[in-house]
Amino acid sequence: MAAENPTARRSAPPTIKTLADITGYSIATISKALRGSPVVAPATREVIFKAAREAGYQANARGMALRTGRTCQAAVLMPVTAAQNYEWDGVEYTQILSGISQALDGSDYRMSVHVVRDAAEGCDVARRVIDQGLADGLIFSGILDDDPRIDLLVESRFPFVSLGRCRQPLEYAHVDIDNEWAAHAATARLIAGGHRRISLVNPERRLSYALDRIDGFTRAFREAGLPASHDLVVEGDLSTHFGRESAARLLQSAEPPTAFVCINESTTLGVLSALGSLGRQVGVDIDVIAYDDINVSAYFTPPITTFYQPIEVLGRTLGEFLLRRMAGEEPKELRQIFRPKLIERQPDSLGGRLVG
Amino acid sequence: MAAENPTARRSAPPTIKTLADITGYSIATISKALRGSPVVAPATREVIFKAAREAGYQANARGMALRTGRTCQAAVLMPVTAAQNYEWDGVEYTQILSGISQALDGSDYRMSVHVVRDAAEGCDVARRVIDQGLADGLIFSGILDDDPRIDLLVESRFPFVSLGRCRQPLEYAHVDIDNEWAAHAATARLIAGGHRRISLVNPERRLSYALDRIDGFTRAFREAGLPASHDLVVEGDLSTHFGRESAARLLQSAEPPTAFVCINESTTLGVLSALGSLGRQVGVDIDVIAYDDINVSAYFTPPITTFYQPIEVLGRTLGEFLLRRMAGEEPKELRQIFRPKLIERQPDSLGGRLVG
DNA sequence: AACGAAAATATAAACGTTTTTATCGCTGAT
DNA sequence: ATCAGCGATAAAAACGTTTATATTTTCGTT
Repeated sequence: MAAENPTARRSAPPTIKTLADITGYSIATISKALRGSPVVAPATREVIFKAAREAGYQANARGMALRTGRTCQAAVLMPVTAAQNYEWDGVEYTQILSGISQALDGSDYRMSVHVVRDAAEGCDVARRVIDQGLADGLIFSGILDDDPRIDLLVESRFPFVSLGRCRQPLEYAHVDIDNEWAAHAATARLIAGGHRRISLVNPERRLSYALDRIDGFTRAFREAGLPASHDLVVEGDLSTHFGRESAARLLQSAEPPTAFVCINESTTLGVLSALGSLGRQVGVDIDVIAYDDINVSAYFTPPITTFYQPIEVLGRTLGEFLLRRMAGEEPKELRQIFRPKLIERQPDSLGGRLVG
Repeated sequence: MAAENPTARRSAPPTIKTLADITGYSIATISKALRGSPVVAPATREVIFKAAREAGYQANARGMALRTGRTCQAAVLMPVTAAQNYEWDGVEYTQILSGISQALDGSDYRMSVHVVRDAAEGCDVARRVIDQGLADGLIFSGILDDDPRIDLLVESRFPFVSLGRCRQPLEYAHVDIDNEWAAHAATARLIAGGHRRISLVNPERRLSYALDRIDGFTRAFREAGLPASHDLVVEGDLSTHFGRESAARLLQSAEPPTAFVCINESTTLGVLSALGSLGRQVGVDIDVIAYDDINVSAYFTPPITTFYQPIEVLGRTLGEFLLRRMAGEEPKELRQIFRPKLIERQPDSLGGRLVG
């Protein structure tokens, strides 16, 4: 659509020098005017803006970047698991990127995505981003209990926002889900429904939020005055495969769980698959509560109860926070913990059906 | 880990000028040596490389970009659907990005991701990438039957690779799945199994591969000497919701399908959900063959037959092709059509069970 | 020994900005 | 009348490269 003036459109794109020639002002004045510097006379500014519009001027990012050191890039570290099994992991990252991108939309920042395969690589990339000035800010996730990236970035005063938080008392911008709360709520709901043997399908323990979830899980039992079924906590990568294997193993053990709390939909699908293979039916012989990444649990058969947090919102918040952080705002202000919404799709109560 | 020499590490990063001072050569010689120009004497090159290593020199991308116009960025257009319903769409893009990134890994190209919400925006972004020189190459997908982006990019001779192809006889680099073949194979398998009323759950018709799939679907019926069940072709966004609604509607119609061919796992999940709600069982009253994005159909209950193509491989090929294209290779060489692998998990035969 | 070609290196300009410093013209106070 | 002060603009330098052109060195020929 919107075709430009079709004549002479094949020449080099206009620079501030072009505008200088057109208007008769010097390039310094042009630059100042365009940047909104107060020293240039309002009338002059008018003229220059008009010329810029008419010439279709777009500031050359490279020239700016060279002079100022600003890249107008926001880097995002996107985790992917080792590639041998092409699975469902990381599926939610599309939504995160989409959210970040939405937040960045009005600004003149662009998003560059760096795929990282493990924590060490994440650290390397972060360092490179800082040292080489590849970006003006950084977003990353998969926070470890004691995450070296956070130390590194806090120390070098580089603007960043993390999805998730470490347990160190450091000041940094972050967005997170209230995992302790969610795990507690799910577990408490199942306990209230009569369950005593509850399995927690959890990520690896070095991840900070894995610990949060165990805390919530434990607290629910403690508050009910019951011993927590810690032997039913399984930890691993969050693949569908892991969910299935874990569930299958537990269900065939001597003291099997009567309910599962799953950390994401990938593992949930695996757990449901195991249940299916063993002929168990959700809502009949067993209950499952999931945390819902991408609004898909509603379509499982049967639909299951989930804690739902639209993940794009997290992404958008990450982006907004990063913009504000890059604009100089203090990290203290830039924290938000989301509580996912409970969506009840099953009674999740043991009832009388499975006693003993 | 790998800490640098801890002293004096807080000064400005070394530039070619630093190296010039150290070695005594001029910056021009330094530059040529580092770029591998044959005009510098081998001994000199040695010395300069050594100095560069010791100083921890890293070329400043901004300086290079300004001078050469090369950005060392590969832009990727990532489609996201309108955000009102946070659904499973686009889930496979994580894998594509991962694949592209893998391919780019050795090179000094980085990946910048631009989220686009529809075809028009995709076109705008593409134009901006070209005009503003935001990247040296472009990857995009969601190819329309007559895609303006392809015309634009071919005309401006900008290096790009598309995931999917349009039906115009243009010369451009692309990677695609053999959708005609896959749709044909799935349909033929069901026909061979005795099905006559087969539903094709398809994307919107303006997408090029939607037409390919209809072609394959039609061909299977034609080859069997049967009338194609065109009335059972449904078209829409590929959300889970769409899959469910379509299946529910068709199943309750006067002449319902006995089998579904689904275009991706998102819609498949929706179809299965509808079947579950209506009390139908896959492999018993109905058959479903899917195209498997992310290796998840194995976990459905029951597992269903799919055509599987590891999507990361597509991404890797896209990245490799783009590198070669940016290196000047002709688009003619850079085409690859993948045939997904059939994974049989059900007999998919109507048998005698539903006749009439 | 002198010359010219070839090889190796240096100089300088350029890419498009921003920013520091300089210039100019004006006003108003001395 | 002179000049400090100020507002507006211009000039020039700088960011870190690459590259076209120039210069120096080397070496083989005559």
